Amino acid sequence: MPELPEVETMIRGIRPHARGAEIVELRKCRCRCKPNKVSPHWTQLRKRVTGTQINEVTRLAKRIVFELSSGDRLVIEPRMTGLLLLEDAPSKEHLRFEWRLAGKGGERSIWFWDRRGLGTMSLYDEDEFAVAFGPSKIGPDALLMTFSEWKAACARTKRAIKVALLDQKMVAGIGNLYASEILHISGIDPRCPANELKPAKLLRMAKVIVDVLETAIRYEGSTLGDGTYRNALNADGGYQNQHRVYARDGEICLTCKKTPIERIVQAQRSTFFCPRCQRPATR
DNA sequence: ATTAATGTTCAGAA
DNA sequence: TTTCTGAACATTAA
Repeated sequence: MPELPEVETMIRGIRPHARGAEIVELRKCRCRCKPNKVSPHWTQLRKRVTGTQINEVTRLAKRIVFELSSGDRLVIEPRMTGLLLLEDAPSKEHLRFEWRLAGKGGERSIWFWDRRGLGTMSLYDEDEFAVAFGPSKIGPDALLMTFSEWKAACARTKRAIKVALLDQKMVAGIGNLYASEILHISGIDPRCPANELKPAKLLRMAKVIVDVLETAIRYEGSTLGDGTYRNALNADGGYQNQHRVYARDGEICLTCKKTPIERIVQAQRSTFFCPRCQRPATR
């Protein structure tokens, strides 16, 4: 599910081993699944990547970026079930790619594991990268967004605030799980039109966004029931134990201790909220 | 045995 | 222009 905290956890785990290392080989693991989407074509991508150094590993919203010594950037999009790992893996059969690296500490591999196979890998030169992820394509990172950017973005749309939160052009990095958590802690009804939220609510929400995501990073992300998400060492995250509404429908709200959490569907995705604690627009 | 649901993104239609 | 729908894929629960 990698959302911002999970991807941040991945790059923190990978970085010390990848930074400064040379990509000796990039190979496809042999698994029976349909191959992940790669661009440009595999042979070309592999050729351009092999022999370069990884200067830095960074996070771009929910994507991982390898900044290469060639100036190219290799962008990995985990989508629903993708993971970067240093060792092990939840299962052998969904290993997709291996980078064999040579660094100061000797040889080491990084693996891309992806059960559903919706993840992608793309290589961009500097110009292509700037175009693909320019401001018209992706909004400010959720951890760096200013309040005025947030206020302006909300004023611009009448979509439900939950749906708007998932729009990566509004704010980049928040996904379905953290959207529900953020709205609960902010005390906002997920169905409320974004442009009807009063400035005080928006300010509160802007603070909660950063607070929830930073806290989740400290816990190394959320590992859900199916155990798909793991950190770089194939261990569980811990933030799932802090969830107040996500996947808790039918259970009593932890905040008011009275009302059961409800599940509704918005934009074909589940939203979880407490109808008592999360009220519409007011104030 | 079907069907619906699962963390994301994007093309194409309304 | 903005917003909505469905598809990409594999697996599990109902």
